[in-house]
Amino acid sequence: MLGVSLSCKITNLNQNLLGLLEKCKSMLELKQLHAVVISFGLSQDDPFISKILCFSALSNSGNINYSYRVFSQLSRPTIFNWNTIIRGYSNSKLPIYSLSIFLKMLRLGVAPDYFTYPFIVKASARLLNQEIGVSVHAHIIQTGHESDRFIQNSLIHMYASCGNIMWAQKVFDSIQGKNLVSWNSILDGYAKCGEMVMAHKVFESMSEKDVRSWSSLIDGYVKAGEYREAMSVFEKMRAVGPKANEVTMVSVSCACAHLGALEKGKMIHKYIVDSGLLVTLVLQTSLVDMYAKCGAIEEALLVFRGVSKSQTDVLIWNAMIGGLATHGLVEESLNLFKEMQMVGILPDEVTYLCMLAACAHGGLVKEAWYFFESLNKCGMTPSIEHYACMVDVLARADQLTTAYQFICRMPIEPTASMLGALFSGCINHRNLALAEIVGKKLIELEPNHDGRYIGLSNVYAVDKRWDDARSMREAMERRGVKKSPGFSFVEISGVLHRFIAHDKTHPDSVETYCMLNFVVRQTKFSFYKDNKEKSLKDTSMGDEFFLF
DNA sequence: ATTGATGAAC
Repeated sequence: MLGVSLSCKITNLNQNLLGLLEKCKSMLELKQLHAVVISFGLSQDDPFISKILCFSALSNSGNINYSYRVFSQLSRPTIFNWNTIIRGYSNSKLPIYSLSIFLKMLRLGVAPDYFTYPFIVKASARLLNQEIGVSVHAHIIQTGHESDRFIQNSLIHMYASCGNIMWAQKVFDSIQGKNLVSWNSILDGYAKCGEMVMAHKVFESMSEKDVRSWSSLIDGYVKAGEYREAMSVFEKMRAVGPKANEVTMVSVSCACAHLGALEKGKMIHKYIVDSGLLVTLVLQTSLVDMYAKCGAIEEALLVFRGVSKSQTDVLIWNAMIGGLATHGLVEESLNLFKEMQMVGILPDEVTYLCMLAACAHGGLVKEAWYFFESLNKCGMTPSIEHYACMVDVLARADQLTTAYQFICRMPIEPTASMLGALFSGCINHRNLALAEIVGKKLIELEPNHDGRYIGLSNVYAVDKRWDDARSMREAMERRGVKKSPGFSFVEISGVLHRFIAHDKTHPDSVETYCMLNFVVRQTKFSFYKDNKEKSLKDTSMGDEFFLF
């Protein structure tokens, strides 16, 4: 009698535990349930452990390392358990672990099944390591799994991710009975590799298209820098395609950001809200960036402040901090950096780059050194961009010799853009001797860059070295370097207007120049007021620029 | 239980 009721209770307990595990939301809850499982002395190989493994390996709020610790306690893990852990790591930050666990599995003589392979192919894709991918592919052929459509589709993605679109196409061609995923994978592959003509061709030849097909095409155009094309595909999608999702909108808002199309961007934002799309952190980040790049820093802040702090990550902070920095809102940018650390988000290399950019705008040399050293202290290696930013800070602050020495002491070769920053510094601060050294080096580095010749020629002109000035322009002509016009874009009421320097073809050209002259005069006026120690003659050098 | 997509700086 007692035995019956006990076993009855245990059955109930089992049922309840399973139910609770199904509903589990966080690692905290999971650990509590795990503790119950252990304290009741339930068998290791029971269904609870599998559930615990699944949640901690696969859930968004899971913890793959916890999962692995549980897994490693199992005396006889099932193929399902192996697959769970391999799948978990393939989605993690360390997909290489999928492969080491896979190898361990092989060593122990456990045979992988057709569920295992898509996960390890995905892991190789995420590692962007074709060599590993090829070995995995070879193993798939050896074990006779090469006609599995799931595996083939993941192989297309793997080869395309590694930049080998030819092999991706080969796998695609070999598939008997291609499905939508196969088509989307090859389409996305071409888009990823920047082959938009092919991507478009694939897209057109598809009999069935879903939101991913459209999104891949749009994103491909965005990644290829063809933002207008991306926008027009999106318009077409709205007219004749499926409903866009949050992934589509990330690409579309990115296109708006690069076009500086604020009105369109606002419409996109409205569309997102109106259509009740899931507003993910990724989407919020791209909206912050879009508003910042379109000059609407207040709107960017509004989106940013709408995200609850506990939901944020380093990317959205970087987008906001970087946006403030490029708007010259240096103080705000520094404050946000402090706030970010108070919230407990660790800055990364990009954060420091944003901070250095802020310092460059604010002329904050001391702070820049502080950030540059923090970067090293936190165990990060400064990249070429960090060095370039530092040079920019020093050059703008008239610490030209320090900047020059900084470049000489760098452990890496200076880039042309870095020397370019120093060069502009030399010109702006009238260090003509250093300008000449740097300018010559720049022409050596980039013999086809028109601006370098013109810049150096202008330097000589200021120094009244007319012969040298002329010889620069002659050298430029001799080498067939063409002066390429720079474009400016202005968006008014959703219409994009393009301008070239000295352009008089626009219908509102007269009014535009009128306004421009007014702005230039105002700027100069306030500049002279701030720089009384500098002579008017000196600062008028800007006028001589680009008259060439 | 499986495959295909998205965000930050230059």
